[in-house]
Amino acid sequence: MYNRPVKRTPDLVTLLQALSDPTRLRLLNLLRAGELCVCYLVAVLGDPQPKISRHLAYLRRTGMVDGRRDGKWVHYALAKLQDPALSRVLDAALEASAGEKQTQRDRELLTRACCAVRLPPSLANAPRPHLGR
Amino acid sequence: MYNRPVKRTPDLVTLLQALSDPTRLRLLNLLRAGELCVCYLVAVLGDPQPKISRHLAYLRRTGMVDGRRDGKWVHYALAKLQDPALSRVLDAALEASAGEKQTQRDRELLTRACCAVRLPPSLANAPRPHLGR
DNA sequence: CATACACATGCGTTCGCACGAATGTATAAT
DNA sequence: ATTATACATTCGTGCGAACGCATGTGTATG
Repeated sequence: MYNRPVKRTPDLVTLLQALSDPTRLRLLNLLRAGELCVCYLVAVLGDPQPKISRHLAYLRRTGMVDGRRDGKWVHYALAKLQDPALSRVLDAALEASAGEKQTQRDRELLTRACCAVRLPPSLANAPRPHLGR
Repeated sequence: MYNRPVKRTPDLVTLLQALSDPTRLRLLNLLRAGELCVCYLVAVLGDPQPKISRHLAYLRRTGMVDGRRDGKWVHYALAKLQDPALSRVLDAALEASAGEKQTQRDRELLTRACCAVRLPPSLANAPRPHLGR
């Protein structure tokens, strides 16, 4: 299912295509903070859940994220790219994205969501993410 | 005409979209060698001239290349991106592209075209490029 | 002015992508 | 077993992007 269906590692054009979508950039940047379950991504981006799921599936197919089932929840994390040249492209893109307002607001929202005493219903029972970075 | 029509500097997504096309990646990588006129780009890529021209126009609109008229010929060169973060993305992408076979063949072809004693008719009268790098 | 050359652009088509809406699937709770 | 929750996938649609082909524009040359 969310275990690598076909594509192990992306080529350059595939990687760049994957990166050239605002939603996917936002998702990847949030995942830089550490492993996150879908419900948090949905909550932070504020987009419909199927939209998020489709973009996560896209990123899975290109080998850029890994999914892990944990009971009802599925956690996503950045995958380590094999090719160091592609890794540098990804890092540069995410670093550039980190300078944008939208991205910063997302990070802010995520931090607040994780530390909040009272969570919104959609997150109330979800396992709290361990923000690594 | 080939003087910046609208867009001065690209944003991240625009830059990534511009990069996520094989033809444009090949063009940009050739331009890393220095300023080139369209006829050389057409000769090396082997694609129809309108196709090359439209991709060059695309890159112009996004502020990634500059065009300069010189008699009948038009020379293109990489533009310097204002935002250093975007510059790093571009560099990383072109560096990754430099590792690919297609790119290396292109560079080889360009070098040979520039040093050849007898040039094909399409290049016979064109000003020889000064390969900087 | 006519012609030739280098390059750009308009037009019509095709194709892939992102989306909303609906539906499917897996797990847990009752 | 039924229901709820969390997430995935399918379907149909609209929109933009890339292409081939034809034509237009700008520049030199006769």
